[in-house]
Amino acid sequence: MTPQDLFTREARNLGKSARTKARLMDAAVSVFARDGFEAASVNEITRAAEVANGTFYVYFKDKDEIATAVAYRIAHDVVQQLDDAMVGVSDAVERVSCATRRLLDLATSTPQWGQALFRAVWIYNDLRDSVVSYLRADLERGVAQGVFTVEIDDFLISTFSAMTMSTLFRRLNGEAGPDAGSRVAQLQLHMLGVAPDVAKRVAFQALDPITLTMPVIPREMDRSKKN
Amino acid sequence: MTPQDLFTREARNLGKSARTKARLMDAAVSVFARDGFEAASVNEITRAAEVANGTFYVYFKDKDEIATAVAYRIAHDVVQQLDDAMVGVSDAVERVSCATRRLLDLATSTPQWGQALFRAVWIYNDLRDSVVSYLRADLERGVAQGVFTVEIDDFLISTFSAMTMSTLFRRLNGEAGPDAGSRVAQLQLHMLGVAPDVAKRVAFQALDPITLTMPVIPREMDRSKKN
DNA sequence: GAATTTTATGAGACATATGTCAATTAAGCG
DNA sequence: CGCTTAATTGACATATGTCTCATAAAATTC
Repeated sequence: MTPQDLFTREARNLGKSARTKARLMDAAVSVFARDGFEAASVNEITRAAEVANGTFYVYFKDKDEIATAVAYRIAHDVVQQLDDAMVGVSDAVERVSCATRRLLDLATSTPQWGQALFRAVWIYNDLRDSVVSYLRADLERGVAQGVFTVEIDDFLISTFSAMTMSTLFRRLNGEAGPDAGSRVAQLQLHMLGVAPDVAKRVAFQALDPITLTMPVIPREMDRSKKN
Repeated sequence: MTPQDLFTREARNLGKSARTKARLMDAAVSVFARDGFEAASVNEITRAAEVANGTFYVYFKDKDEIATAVAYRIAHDVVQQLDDAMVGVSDAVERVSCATRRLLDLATSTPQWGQALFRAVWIYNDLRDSVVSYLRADLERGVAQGVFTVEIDDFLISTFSAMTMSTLFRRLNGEAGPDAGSRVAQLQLHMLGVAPDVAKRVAFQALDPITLTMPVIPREMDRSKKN
């Protein structure tokens, strides 16, 4: 188990079947990241998870089912982390900038999850909606505060998200450096009608290095005979 | 042959092998559009082209080869059409807005080609570069004219393109209406630092309904015994 | 520690894709 | 038309993938 196997880590102290399921999900994440969703096969996933082919079908009906399970879990966790990182930020301009930058930091720090998230939002529309759910509120707050001068609707939100997602894509492919988050945030603020000097200041201001601990804490204490 | 089979139309008066190759390319375009590139199979393409499986391998080594051939031809034709539609536009703000809007009109008017173009620019980096080659020049011209206030570099160009491409995607999926081109152009101009009133005026001004004739004119006159 | 329940296995039936090639058909030409 | 060359065909060898199921192994219970 590598440190990136977050599902396995989380299920460490759970029953055997939960652990096997978690192994399969971690394996699926890395195979999807490596081969792409379409090209990935159940065989590859079971190979990576070091279980027999038949074991897969005990836990999932088919590739789609595991993909959905993985995608929703990742999206859920990312939204959670993002929420946590944003408590205490009240200014709309800062919130919008912060959300973009945090999302990119988070997804880049665990590239396989970033990949999975990226692919998932293309495929599952409702999932994309849930990831950007916070966004609409922040944008509307900005309009109310008079700092954003554009109309907030689905088109704007989609375009805004596309900017973030394309940056994530380039970041994961090494086509953009660590300042990509700030740069795209700055452009987004321009787009929303924020004055250039304010946009620059906010997008590039230092961000508390909040510990973005993806690994989830196990549910039970470690008082079994195991380990 | 449907009107969308543009390669076949172009090859109408060419030799038999050119026509068969064209049929395969048109078939590939529609199968890629319907099933996606990964899921598409050579069998499906030959079925759609109404030729035997073996015929495919006379003309192309494998699926990648036909995909590349199709992608480059489409990109080439689209760039050509775009160039033609832009002669006489000299103002940088107008050129940038016009390019986005024309590209969207063009790709939406031939959805299968739009799909193919969309997929192709994700996969083939050099192709994407060629499609946006004109863009850099126009952006730099705008900076020289003092109307764009951002630094022009690869990151900006990628982000700009992502906005156009995501709009194309939504347009092809019916998630955005006919004004999507103008709306995204407006947002792009905001992003570049153009004043809101100017951005709105330019992005929404009427565009000459230039006949964007995708079908290419046949090379020879139709004086063979055929037809 | 024997019985029972849970979990895991991998061989195999079936499906579909790729790429080759000898044989067949169509086209071009004097 | 008959001959030659170009184009097309589809069966086949090979590979890979999906999903099931009877059986084995492991865990749990009593």
